Amino acid sequence: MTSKRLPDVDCAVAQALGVVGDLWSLMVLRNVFNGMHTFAALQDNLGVSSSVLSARLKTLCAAKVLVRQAATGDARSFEYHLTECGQDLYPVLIALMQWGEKWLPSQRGKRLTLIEKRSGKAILGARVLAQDGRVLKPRDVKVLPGPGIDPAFHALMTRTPAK
Amino acid sequence: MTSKRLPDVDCAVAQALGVVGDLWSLMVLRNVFNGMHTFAALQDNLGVSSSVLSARLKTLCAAKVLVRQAATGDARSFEYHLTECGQDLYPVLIALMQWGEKWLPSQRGKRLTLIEKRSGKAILGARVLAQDGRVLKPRDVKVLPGPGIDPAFHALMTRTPAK
DNA sequence: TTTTTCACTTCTGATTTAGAAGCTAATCAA
DNA sequence: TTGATTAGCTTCTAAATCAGAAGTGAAAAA
Repeated sequence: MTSKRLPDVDCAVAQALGVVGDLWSLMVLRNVFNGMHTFAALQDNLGVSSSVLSARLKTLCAAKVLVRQAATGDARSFEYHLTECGQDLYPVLIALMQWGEKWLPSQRGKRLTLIEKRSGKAILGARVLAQDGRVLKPRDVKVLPGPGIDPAFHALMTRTPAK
Repeated sequence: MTSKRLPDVDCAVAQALGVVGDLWSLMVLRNVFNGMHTFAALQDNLGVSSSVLSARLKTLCAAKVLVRQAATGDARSFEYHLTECGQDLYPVLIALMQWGEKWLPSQRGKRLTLIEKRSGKAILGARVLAQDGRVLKPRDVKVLPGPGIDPAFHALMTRTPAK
């Protein structure tokens, strides 16, 4: 299990973090997005111990973020691929990557550039959008409780006077 | 320190995760985005121990994601607010929230709805955009190494034949 | 046939973490 | 002005976690 110390508040962010809110899980996913699909390649690149990598891959497969499939050609070998669910994490990773590139830059310069294959031009990055495609900022957006809201969480959200 | 076991590869994602790649850091940020600014409110809501909350707030302030400022009225009390750097994490949180809502839903129904204040309509969510505003998928985007790329990482990226 | 490779699993010592309790100073309530 | 309460920590200890080494079994290369 990735974490036992999850807050028991039933919150979408907490649930998501229960699966990917772990340093190695996201590093693994980043590399799978970048075309690394085997255990050996991931271990070499990440420098993580095999026990931890094995555990993370198991967790990610159990959460249906990755699928493990036999590699063609070598019967010992397996490949880890993103499911639809895993592919949906793409904005999370891109957002993290761009934030790290902007606020925690390397002294040597830009580490990575994300370009659109078709045009060869740099992409804009991850943004929060309105239905009509406008880019939204934190203060443009309000959070409304839905039917599945945890009552305890809702109480605390509304208790603190918005400042 | 949030973590000593960071992979020493100089990678934007790893650097970012060094700051926010921790369950509690992101939960704290989520709540600060939602208008919780004091130690007590955060602790009540998250159910985290004070030692952990204290350490996380310290880390987040050290990383300039949050600023700690004296609250008006009570000399004991402090308020934690997002810096520009912290506000830039908005797409990360929205992306995580929507992923959790979609793939790890509550049995009771939708927990949260994000609406645009101005129109009152639901927002689309976090997306990866091209310069001209088109929404991009993982396969539309290519990662190019820049001048700051870690040679070890670059070697491993190109070693594995892209599949 | 022997050796190497792949993808693990198990073990152990060392590190890291979380939660309980305690602390100090400011504020409230009488 | 005394006692209780609140805010924000810090310290301590027990528990969880991790890296690294060693080992496993099956497949592939030599």
